[in-house]
Amino acid sequence: MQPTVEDVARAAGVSRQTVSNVLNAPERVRPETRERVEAAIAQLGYRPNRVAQSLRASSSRMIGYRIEPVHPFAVGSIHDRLLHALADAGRAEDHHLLLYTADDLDGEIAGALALHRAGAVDGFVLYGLHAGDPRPPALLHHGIPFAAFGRTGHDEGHPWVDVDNAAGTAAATRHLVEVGHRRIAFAGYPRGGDVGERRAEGWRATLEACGLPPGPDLRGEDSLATGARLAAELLDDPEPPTAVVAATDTLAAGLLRGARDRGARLAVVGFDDTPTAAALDLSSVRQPIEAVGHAMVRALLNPAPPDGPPAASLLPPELIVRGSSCPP
Amino acid sequence: MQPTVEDVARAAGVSRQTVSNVLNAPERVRPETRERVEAAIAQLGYRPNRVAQSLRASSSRMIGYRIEPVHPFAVGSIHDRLLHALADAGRAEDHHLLLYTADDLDGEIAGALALHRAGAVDGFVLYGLHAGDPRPPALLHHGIPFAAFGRTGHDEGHPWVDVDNAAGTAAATRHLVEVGHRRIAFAGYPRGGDVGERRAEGWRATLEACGLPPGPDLRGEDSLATGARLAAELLDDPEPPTAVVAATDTLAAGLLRGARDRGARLAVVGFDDTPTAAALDLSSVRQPIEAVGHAMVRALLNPAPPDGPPAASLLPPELIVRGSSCPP
DNA sequence: TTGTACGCGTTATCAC
DNA sequence: GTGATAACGCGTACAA
Repeated sequence: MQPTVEDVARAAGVSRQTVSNVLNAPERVRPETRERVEAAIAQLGYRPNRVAQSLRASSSRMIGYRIEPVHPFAVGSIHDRLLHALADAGRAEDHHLLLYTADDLDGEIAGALALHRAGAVDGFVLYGLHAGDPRPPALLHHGIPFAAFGRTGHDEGHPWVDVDNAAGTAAATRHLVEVGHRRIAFAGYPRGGDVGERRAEGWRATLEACGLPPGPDLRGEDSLATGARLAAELLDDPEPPTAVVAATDTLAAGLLRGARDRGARLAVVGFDDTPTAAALDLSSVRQPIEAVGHAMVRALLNPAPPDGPPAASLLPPELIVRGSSCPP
Repeated sequence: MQPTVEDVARAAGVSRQTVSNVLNAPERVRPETRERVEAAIAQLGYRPNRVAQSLRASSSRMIGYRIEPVHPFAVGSIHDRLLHALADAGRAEDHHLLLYTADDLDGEIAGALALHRAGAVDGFVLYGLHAGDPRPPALLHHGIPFAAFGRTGHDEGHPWVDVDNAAGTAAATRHLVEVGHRRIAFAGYPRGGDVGERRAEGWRATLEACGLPPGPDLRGEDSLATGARLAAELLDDPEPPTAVVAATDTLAAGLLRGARDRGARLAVVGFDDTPTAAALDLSSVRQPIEAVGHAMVRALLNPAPPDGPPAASLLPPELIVRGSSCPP
């Protein structure tokens, strides 16, 4: 059994509450008494019981997070980076991450509701928001605090953090133009997803701003095979592009492979700067995931005043230049 | 504020304890009373407060886990699979995963001690045990329950789960022999690590059992670049091997690339069956990580009787055959 | 400055 | 079968 305040009090020859005061209001205790108590604490290895503290404060100091199953085709993911960043961000404010699983978004909502009702968590961090996402309205309706990564398009009611996707592909496109490319294509997700469209938009707008005609705008599912197929498609053109901006590192890796299979040169820039990008010497747009995690935890634990708007930040990504984006 | 037992009791016109009995010992309550209480519970959306339950039971129903920073060079990892498996395994026994961070193994031990002293977790799951690992003796010394993935060589005192690494490379080697290869090399971690040596041992023993001479046994750090370099080294041989057993998918991917760069054919089998393997059509040895996670949680939550040995299981991996291990 | 009393929400024990 | 009482460990208003 762990020692309690009572044990410490007995060992130090003071009352239970004096020990509590030493911990929570040290200035109220005479220095010599404090030292005696602190010695007893150290000697017994006493730590306040978090569960009792939680019950007393009706705050669990836990942040809930649903962990998704691993996506079997994505060659690299930022998910593990985010998880570490969240756990690390909580440390400074003495909060911990509580993981739970669910089969889908409705299960995630049901699980969040149950955990919150049971007092197991103070709030949640939501990953991968998208247009039409059912989670924000559901949690808002039940009055459950949360912070989100991504946006739905109706994000006024809760704190959120997002990365400026368009700025990322814009930087990639600008970089390719600067090293001399003039025909620059785009390879992305199927049309409709908001993240994908924003990445396409950054590419398109930058070409326009540079006075260059947009190259082909190809789409497909996020896999290596698709990337390779798109590369073949691009190179079949009588006047093929010399560079491609890809919406993910997975597609970018596929494009590199497709081009190499044809013995052709093709400059490629990926997105997410996964370990795969580093391994393949692939230039890539890096999301500031550590900052995202810290910003979400901060927004969740230090909510805005009731009359002000919730915290919201749009963070800039950073282009990591490697060998795959060389001049034509 | 969430409803409490008291609220339910008032709504159902019974005492607080009758409500508790309905939840924890239903057979003691007259059916009609029970129904009335259950209706009140449903109507109020009552859920027992986990924190109060924890305090009462002195069990937090939490499992602690230290999440490591992402290794920047490994192209695929089984870590995210394990995390999901652990969270999922806890669900069945109404336990949740509590994540924390630490800078190194000593920090992990200190954090575990603090969390356990504070009553925040009931026990821990340890990842990546190796010979000389300081964590098992430290936790045993403090009487902190834990289950481990991997072995140190002195594993009698605590529950552990491991994957039979030698059986994995043995299956890979046997498969390559069966499809017709006779000169089969090995590419692995630098000598010394126990996991790496077991994987090498499975390869060596199988060749011996088949009456074949062992091919070159090459080692290097776990990166794509190393794999490519080792491929070049192998193919420089006047009588080069036609196949390689690799200790990781990352090395295997590098070997494939190295061979392709030389325009040579080289059959390769990797280890871990990461998404990278699927993407590259790479045969690979798959660890049963989901089973590992479930076995660890089971062992942790249902400890062996004090007089019996702790639970221990050595799980078999499975060879996933794809295109990279075709006949010579 | 120190000690006393109470409540956070739950459940086990024990009378009735 | 049901209801009062106590206890888990802590923090805090209040009194001394």
